[in-house]
Amino acid sequence: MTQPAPSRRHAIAEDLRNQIAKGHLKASERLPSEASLAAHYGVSTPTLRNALALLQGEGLVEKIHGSGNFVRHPLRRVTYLGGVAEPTAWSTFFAPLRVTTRTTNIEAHSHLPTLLNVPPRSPLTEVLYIAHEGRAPHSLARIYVPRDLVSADAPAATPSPTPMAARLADPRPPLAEVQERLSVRLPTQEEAATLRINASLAVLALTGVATDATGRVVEAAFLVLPADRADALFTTRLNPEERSPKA
Amino acid sequence: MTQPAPSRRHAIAEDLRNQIAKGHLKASERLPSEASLAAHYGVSTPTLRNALALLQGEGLVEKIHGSGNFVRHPLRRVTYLGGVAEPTAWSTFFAPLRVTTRTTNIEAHSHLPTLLNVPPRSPLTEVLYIAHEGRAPHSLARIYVPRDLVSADAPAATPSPTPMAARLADPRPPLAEVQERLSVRLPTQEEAATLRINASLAVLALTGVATDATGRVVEAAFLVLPADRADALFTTRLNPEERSPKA
DNA sequence: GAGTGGTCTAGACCACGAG
DNA sequence: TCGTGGTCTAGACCACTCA
Repeated sequence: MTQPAPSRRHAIAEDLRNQIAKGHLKASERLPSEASLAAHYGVSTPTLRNALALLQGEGLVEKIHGSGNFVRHPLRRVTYLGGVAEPTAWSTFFAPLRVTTRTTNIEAHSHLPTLLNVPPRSPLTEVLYIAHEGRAPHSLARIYVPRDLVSADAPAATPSPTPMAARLADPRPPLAEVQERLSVRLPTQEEAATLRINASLAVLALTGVATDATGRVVEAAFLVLPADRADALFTTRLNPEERSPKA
Repeated sequence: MTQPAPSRRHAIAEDLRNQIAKGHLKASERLPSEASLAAHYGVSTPTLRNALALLQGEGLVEKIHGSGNFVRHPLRRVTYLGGVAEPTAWSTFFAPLRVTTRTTNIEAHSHLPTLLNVPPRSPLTEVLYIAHEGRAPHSLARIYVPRDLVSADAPAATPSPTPMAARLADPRPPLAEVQERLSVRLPTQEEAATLRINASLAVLALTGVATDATGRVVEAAFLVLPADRADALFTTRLNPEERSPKA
C-alpha cells in the first residue's frame, strides 16, 4: 500500500489523459484555457496547472506561453544510438530533424580542460547544433574539438551538409574509445529558452568523450535531450562477430 | 539574451546554493523550516517551496516529510556501468549500497510478453531489488526472467548474498547481446513512495534486455535511478584488444 | 501534541503571442 | 489590445515524524 491518495491534480491529469487517448482531444489541438479548465474541474488555477505539468512531463501536452496548451503529436520519440562509434549513429539520430549549426572559436575554460585533457585557455572550436522538428526546437548539442584538429579539413565557416557526420570523421589517428555518460538534470535557463521547454522539466544530458589511439581526447560532446522527445539505446554484443548492423 | 528574468525562486535558490557551497550550511544539516525561510526571504511559502524544489532537483537538498529539509551529502553519485555484460558491472553499481530483494512468481502481462518475446501469461520470476544508502532508499530494479531459467539453480527463496550478481550468471547458452535503453520520466506514484522521492522529480529509467546466443531473451531488467543519485556510463572500445577492464 | 512538509484555494499582477 | 500562460501571495487544512 505505498499508494498515496491520488490528489486532485492526478485525477484531473488522468481524466485529460483518457480524453487524449480516446481521441476526444486530438493531436495539435488546443485545450480550453487554463482558467476555463479550472472552472470546469472546480479547482484553482495553480492546481489545474499542476495537473497540466504532469501531462507535460509525460510528453502529452505542450504549453506555449501566450497561446495555450496543445496536445502533442503522438509522441514521436527519437532514439539516440550509443555505443556505436560511427557517424551513422549521429545521422540516424538527427535524420528526421533539421539542424542548424553555429561555430565559435573559444578558449578552454571551467570543466573543459579537465574533460579534454588540455591546458586551460587552449584553443578550442565549439560547434553548437540545434535540431528542429518542424518549426519547434527539438534538442541541442555542443561539441568541443581542439582547434588544431578541426582547422585542417573543416574550416569553421563551412559545416558539412550533414553536420553531425563531421563527428568522428576527421581524426587522423584512429579512434580508440568513446565514453558516454548519461545523467538527468534540469535544463539551464539558457537551454530551456533555446529549446522552448519548461525549466522544471528534466532533460537527458549526454556527455561523450572520444579518445584516439594515442590516448588524446579528440572531442567532447554535450547533448541535451528533453525527456519527452528522446531516449538513448546502447547495444552491446558479446561475441564481436557481427559488426555494424546496417539498419 | 535568451535569459529570462531570474525569478524570486531562482534568486533564493542561488542564495541557498551559495550558503551550501561556502559551508554555512553543512551536509546533513537541517534547514530552517519553510515557514521561517519564507519569512526570512519575504516570500510566500509556495514560492519558497519552489526554490527548494530547484535545489532538490539538483540533488543539493533532500526533503523529508514531517522532519524538514536537509543538505544532502556532498553529492555521492553512483555510476551505473553499461555496455558491460558482466556481473561486475552490477556489483560495482550497488557496491556502496545495501540491497533488499523480493522474489515473486508472476505471469507475463502488459508489455512483458513483447519485451521478453514470450507468450502472454507465460510464467516469469520477478525479482524486486531495493537499494538503500544508509537508511534511505536509493534506487530500485525489477528483473524478469522466464521461470524455467531461474528455478534450476536459484530457488526463489534464497537470493544470493550479492543478489545483483545473479544477473547474467546463470544462462547456459552464452549471452550474445545486451540492449539498454535509457529514458527520462517521472516516477510512478508507487516508485516515488518506495524511493521516498518527490513525484515531480524525474528518474533515469533503464530497460535492459539480455539475449543469449540462440536469440532467446534471457532477462529483462528495469532500473529506476533518481536523477540526483545516479548516472550511467557507457564505454565503447573500437579495437577490442583490451577486454574486461578490472577496476 | 507540537512542528514539520504536502496540497490546495482564490485571487493578483506580469509577460508573451496573435490579430 | 486582448487572451493566454507564468509567477506570486497569504492564507487554509491535511499528513507525517518524533518526542
